[in-house]
Amino acid sequence: MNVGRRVDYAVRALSFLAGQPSGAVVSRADIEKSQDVPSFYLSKIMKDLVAGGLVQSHIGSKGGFTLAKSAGAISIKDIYETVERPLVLMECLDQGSNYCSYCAVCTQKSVWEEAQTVLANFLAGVTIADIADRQGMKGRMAKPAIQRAG
Amino acid sequence: MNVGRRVDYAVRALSFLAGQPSGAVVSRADIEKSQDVPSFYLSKIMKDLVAGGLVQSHIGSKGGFTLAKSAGAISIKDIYETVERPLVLMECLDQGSNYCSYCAVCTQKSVWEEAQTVLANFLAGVTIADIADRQGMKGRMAKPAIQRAG
DNA sequence: ACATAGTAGACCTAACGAGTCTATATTCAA
DNA sequence: TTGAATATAGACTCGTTAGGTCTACTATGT
Repeated sequence: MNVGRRVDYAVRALSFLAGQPSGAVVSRADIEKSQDVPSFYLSKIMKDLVAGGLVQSHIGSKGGFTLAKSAGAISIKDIYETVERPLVLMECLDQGSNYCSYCAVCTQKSVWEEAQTVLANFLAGVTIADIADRQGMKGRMAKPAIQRAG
Repeated sequence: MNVGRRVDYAVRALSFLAGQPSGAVVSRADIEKSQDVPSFYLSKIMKDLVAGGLVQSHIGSKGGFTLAKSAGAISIKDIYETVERPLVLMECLDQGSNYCSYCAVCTQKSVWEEAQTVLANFLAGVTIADIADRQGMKGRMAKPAIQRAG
């Protein structure tokens, strides 16, 4: 029931990318340094992010990463599911009778189903843009209105 | 971000106890059998439930367990926190700078905080009574009209 | 050509979840 | 008083996962 470092790091990386000038390519190592992520660890996470279509990679010298879509189109739920797993609160919601033979008559299943929906809806409503905006504000001592390619 | 078997088993056990005639004492083995919980596994869970004040134990021959409070006063959140851990979505919400040195200026912290609140509120609003009622209804092939505390 | 990236994957370790079992203390009832 | 039945406490195993580290390989800009 808790969110691990992978998601934390992914959110940081994405927010950092969102805060770059439009078109700027940032390397793995730069993100790691600026966001205090252990060396090399981001390589696996970025791979997932690329595979999930949230980030675009640029191989080769002067390569690195950019966002593959606008920050406002990347929700926390997207990120979680991309770098971790589908947002499922209890396995039975995914695996049904494979997980528990009483699935058909289970009386708590719907509780978890609803809880999951509530959580997923919330997380789907928060985007990297929301987080990056706040980051910008804190960073520059609150100059509002950050523009970004969208 | 998912809920393990302990919570599942605890909910089953509690619902089962809630469905007993008032005052009936049920043994660990009986609960395990009726609820399809692996032998002996419940002993540790019930211990937590007793320690948490959700269940009352009766040692000795003809001993067993009864609910320590009314089913309507036992929420899913209570159960989760009793048999697993405090409901915390991200460690930084609990450990602050111990977990992440950027805690003070973190821009995603509040997102998890809100998500956690949303989830906790929902889970605090569902009780064993809600689940046991439905169980009874299913058992008795009864009427639609599911009630839930909201 | 070559330095500089990402890509893919191996590898390690500690912790955790799930499950099993046993020794002990306690209590009921014959 | 004795013995069976019960919770309690904790040891123990085993497989999986999270978190982290590193290296060989491939692609590419200059």
